[in-house]
Parts: sequence; structure tokens; C-alpha cells
Amino acid sequence: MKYLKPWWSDGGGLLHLTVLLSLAGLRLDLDLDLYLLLPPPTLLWDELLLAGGPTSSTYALSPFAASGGWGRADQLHPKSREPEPEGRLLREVRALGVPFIPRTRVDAWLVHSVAAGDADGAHGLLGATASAASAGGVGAGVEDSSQAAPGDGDPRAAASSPVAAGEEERAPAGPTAQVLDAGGRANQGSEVLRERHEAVDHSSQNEENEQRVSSAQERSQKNEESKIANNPDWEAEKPTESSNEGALNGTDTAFSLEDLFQMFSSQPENSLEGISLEDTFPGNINDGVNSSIHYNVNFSQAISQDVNLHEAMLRCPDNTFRREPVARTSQEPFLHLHSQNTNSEQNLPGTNLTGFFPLVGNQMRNLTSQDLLYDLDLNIFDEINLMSLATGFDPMEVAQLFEEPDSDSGLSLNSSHNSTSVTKSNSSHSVCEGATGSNSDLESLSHHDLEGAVGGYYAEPSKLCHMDHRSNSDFHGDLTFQHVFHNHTYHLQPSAVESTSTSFSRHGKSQKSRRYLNDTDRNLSRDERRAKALHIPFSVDEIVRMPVDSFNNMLSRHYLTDLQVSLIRDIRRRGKNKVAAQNCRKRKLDIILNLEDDVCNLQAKREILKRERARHNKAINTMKQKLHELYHDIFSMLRDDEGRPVNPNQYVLQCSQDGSVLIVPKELVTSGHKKENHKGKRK
DNA sequence: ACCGGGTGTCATCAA
DNA sequence: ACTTGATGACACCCG
Repeated sequence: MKYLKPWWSDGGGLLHLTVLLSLAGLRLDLDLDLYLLLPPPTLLWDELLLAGGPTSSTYALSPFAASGGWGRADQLHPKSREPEPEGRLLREVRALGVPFIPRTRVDAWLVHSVAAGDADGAHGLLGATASAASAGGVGAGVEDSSQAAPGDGDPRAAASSPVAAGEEERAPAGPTAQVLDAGGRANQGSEVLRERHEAVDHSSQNEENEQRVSSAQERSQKNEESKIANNPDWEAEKPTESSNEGALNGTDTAFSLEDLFQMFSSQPENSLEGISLEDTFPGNINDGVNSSIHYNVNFSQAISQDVNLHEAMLRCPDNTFRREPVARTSQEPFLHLHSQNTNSEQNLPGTNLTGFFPLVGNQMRNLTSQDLLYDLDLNIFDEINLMSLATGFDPMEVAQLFEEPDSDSGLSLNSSHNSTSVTKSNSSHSVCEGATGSNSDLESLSHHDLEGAVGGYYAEPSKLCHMDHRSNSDFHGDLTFQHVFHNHTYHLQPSAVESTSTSFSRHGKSQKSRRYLNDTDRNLSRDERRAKALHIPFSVDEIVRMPVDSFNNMLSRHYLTDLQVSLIRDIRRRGKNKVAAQNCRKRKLDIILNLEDDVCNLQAKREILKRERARHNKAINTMKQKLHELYHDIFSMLRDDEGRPVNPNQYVLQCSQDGSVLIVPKELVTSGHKKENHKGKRK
């Protein structure tokens, strides 16, 4: 077993840098990368994973510390570390042709340390390592999380939010479990490592990426069949994915660590803050983006990975966020990161630096977890974490987006539950956006920062869409994919925008929050912004309109966190319900209108009938009058046997069935009527 | 400040 | 058992 020895022991330069970062919070992105200026690391960081990992209930690195290697930061002392021969890492990396492995993990540790504000670097590194494995998208180590006991004295345990409180016990165990998982996989032998290296050796053998990745995926998948959801179409689609990723992560984005060392070695350590992108990378970075030279990875990639890992390790293995109070209160580095990213974009017009974030992520994960051998797609975790850190947005803040009480899934804006959490978050965000006092502001913060810090990150959604949309052939057949390349701005179709975003903007609460949103986010609905915050690679419109088969297929086909799946389902449910409500109201309105029309029609008909009845009554009265006159005329002409006129008051005219007319005394008629009525009653 | 309409959302039920 | 649609109820916002 090789013991991981802290690289900061080699002069303590990075430790110093860490302190600087934590105190000043300056230039997080650049500084983090500049650790490479320091003497080279002493151990390939993959060995941490391959070494088997810790098994004790304490933090995973404790066994290492007991063995004289790694330990918790409070157990470490630079003087106790023997410096490794310089260049060992360099040689190993060169031999393996692996870019970025140590870098990302060190960055992750560093970011975490800075963000957490504590000296517990061991946590950070472990978290980063675990996150790297977790970020691989497999999350196979999650099931082991319960076996790892929570760390002792973890300041992050003092979570304030309900979610964090609920997860705080598992939070420290998550990274440990991940490391254990990664270490356990290392038992499968050096082939795994070789596969990993092969799978990510984009820099020298880009043309073989697809085949290697596919083969590695197949081999690894055989080993992980029990852990990985085996999609029948997965392997068949992988080559396509790999091909796609190859375009992203291929030679263009790879550069050797040695090159970086050489680059940074020319920079004095005391001028770290003065290093600019232009200073760091010779030549035009813009050109480097599209070139195949080794220096074509810009700093934003590194930034993204720092962000990525930092956020990734803040996640519990069960894909829930845990709160890291210290991190929440020490986010200035993130703000600087934010500003620097923005500056980077400003300095490099036309170059979407953030658009390349995933590239390094792929490389890193490929090296840090064999799970990634068959998941070269950037994992959504990374995007979430990237967004969170890059924006100075704590994952808990992201989680708080999903704690809004006016949503069944906690996804709503509610200004009532934010008094404490927002205050904490405002400590950093207020710098950028001024004081914010509501949770809705928090949401706006996230998106504002997201837009500001991540900036162009969403401007090139295709680079961020690591999910295999093309594999979702079912949905392709069902829908016209206007957002097939995952426009993370989630602009709905004009009709949809009109029905959702516009209507949503009516809500003043969202209006308040939208005060802090830029033009892009201002037009997004709440679910759209949530989806954006969680980097869900589907538009809300897609999620809602997607047929159920395609929808389920999508969920099973992609590695999505529980949070993402929950959000996607909520979005789908809310979206459908919204449409249903609109239809219902329209239907109700139509019914009301129809009823009003019916009322009008019936009223008109009633008037007609009234007039007709009046006319008929008038005719009846006329007939009665005429009959009465006729009656008296007839009686006036009638005479009895004695020639006297017949009294009409004593006699009546009665028509028999044969047509003859009889003069009948009224007494007989009345008595006959009484008898008939009597018989009728008897019956 | 109040009111009515519009909208989103949730809970619930039924198909 | 799950999905979906329908709908009442509620909250919120806007004019």
C-alpha cells in the first residue's frame, strides 16, 4: 500500500496558498491552478483510491495518517512529511499519459479547504476524491455510505437547514464510503487503472478514444453489472456518446501535467495573483481552444473542476445536499471566482471559457473512478457543483431552491423560511447584489450568480449536454427536438413562453427575485430556473411534453441524482397540471359562456312564448266572446212548447255524439256531472 | 386599501 | 400501481 503524502509538505507552498485563499479569498481560480507551481506532488492521487481506502469510522484518511501518511489536517504537520523526490508525479503522469489527475483532486481539496474555512484538509481531499468517484455518475458507493460512521468533530455537522440537519450524520460518511468504494474497485487490479488511463488518454490517442472508451466501458460494465443500471441501449449508444465526448474531450482539451509544470515554473510564486490567462498560456488562448497543442485548456476548465469537485464533495452519497455552514459563510473566494470568470470572458471575447468546464471534468473522472470508464458523459453532479461553486452558490442554497414551501416538493419561493439561511448566504452574495432579504432573493441570487459567474456556461449548452439525448430515440420520434442540444436557457416556444414565463412573471414574488436576475433568467419560469440550477439537461418543455415512455426511458438512461429526478418529475407534474389547469379554466370559461348564451337564448324564447301566450289568450277570449254571443243568439231564437222564449239561465245547449243539439235543463246537467264525478272518485 | 381577474400550484378523485 | 386529466381550493400578483 502506498501512502499518500501531502504535497504541501514539499515546501508548504500550497498550504500557504491555501491560507491566502482562505483569508483573502482572492483569485481562487488562478490560485488553485497555480499549486502546480509548487514542488510536485509526491504520489499519484489515484493511488489514494487504489490503495483500498480507509475503513474506520473516523474520517477515511485516518488510517493513512496512522500509517504515517495522510491524516486529518489537524493531525498533519508539514514538518512531519518527508519530501518526495521531485518529479515523481511528473514521471508517473508522463508514463501514464494521464492529464489532470492530481490536479483536480488537489484542487478539490484546496477548494474545499478554502470554502470550508477549516484546516481539515483531509476532509476536503477525501470529499473531493469521493466526489470524483461520485461524479462519475455511477454512485455505486452510495450504498456503502451507511457503513461509514460520521466523522468526529466535523464542523459541517452544525448544519442549520433542515436538509442539512437531516443529512449531517451521513454527510461525513459519504466521502468515506466513496473512497472505500473506489478503493474496493482498485482490488480488481491494475487493469482497472490501465483501463482508466487508456480511456482518458485523449491527448495522444484521440483517434482511439471511442474504441478505448467503449471497450473500457464494456469491461468495466461487466465488473459493475450489479451496481450499474444496465440499460439495454446503453452500450449500443455509448460509442455515439464517446464520439461526441471525444469531440469535446479529445486532443484539443488535453495537455500534460508536465507542460503545466513547465509553464508555472516560470512564474514566481509571489506573483500568483498577477498571473493572467494570457500570462499563463502562451499564445492566443482563443486559438488554443480550437488547436491541438497542449496548452489549449484554459483556466476556466480548471476552475470548473475546482468548483465541480468542491460541490461534489458537499453532496451526500444519497445525492442530497448537506449543509456546510463554514462554507456558506466563507464564500468570498467564490465571489472572486465569479468575478474572475466574468473577467475571463471579458478578456477573451468570443471564447466561452465556461463552456469548456466539462472537458476537464471528464478527464478527471475518468482517472478517478473506473465508473467513468463507461460514463464519459459529464455527470450532472459536476454541473451542479460547478454551478454552485463557480457562482459562489453553496449547494445548500441550491438545495434551498427546493425547500420552498409552496411546492409539493419543496420547490417554491417563500420568503418566510429564509431569515437565517439567507442571512448567512447574504454574507457573500450581498457583495455582488446588495442586501437581499428574502428567499426568493436567494433564488435570484443563485441565478444571478449563475449567470454572472457561469456566464457563457449556458451560452453553449451543447457543450454541457453530456446526457445522451440522441439515444433517446423514442422521444425523438415523438417530439420535435428544438432543444435537443439542451439549451439550458430553457427558452420555451413562443406559445409556451407566453403561457408560462409571461404568466409567471405576473407573480410579484418572482418579480422581486427577478430583480436580481439578468435578462436571460428573468424570462425563465421558476421550474426552468430550478432545472437550470440543477443543470438538468432537458428543457422544461421537453420534460413536460415528453411521452411517458420516453420520459421513463430518459430517467433510466441517464445518471441523474435523486434531486434531479425529483425535480424532473415535479416539473413534469406541475407542467402537466398547469396545462390541465389552463384547459380546465378555459373549459370552465367556455362552459360559463355557453351557459350565458343558453340563458340569453332561453330568455329570448321565453319572451316569444310569452308573446305567443298572450296572443293565444287574446284569441281565446275572442272565441269565448263569440261563443257567448252565439249562445245567446241561439237561445233568443229558441221557443218552448208554449211559444215562450227559453230562459238561458235554466237551460243549456248540449251537443250529443250524433251531432244533434239538445236543450237540457241545468239541473239535470249539474246532477249528471255530480254523478259522474262521484263515479270517478269511486274508481 | 380593497376588489376582481388571472395564474400557478396542490390535493384529490376518477378513468 | 402508475399516469394522466379534471377540478376545487388556495395563494399570489396585477390592474
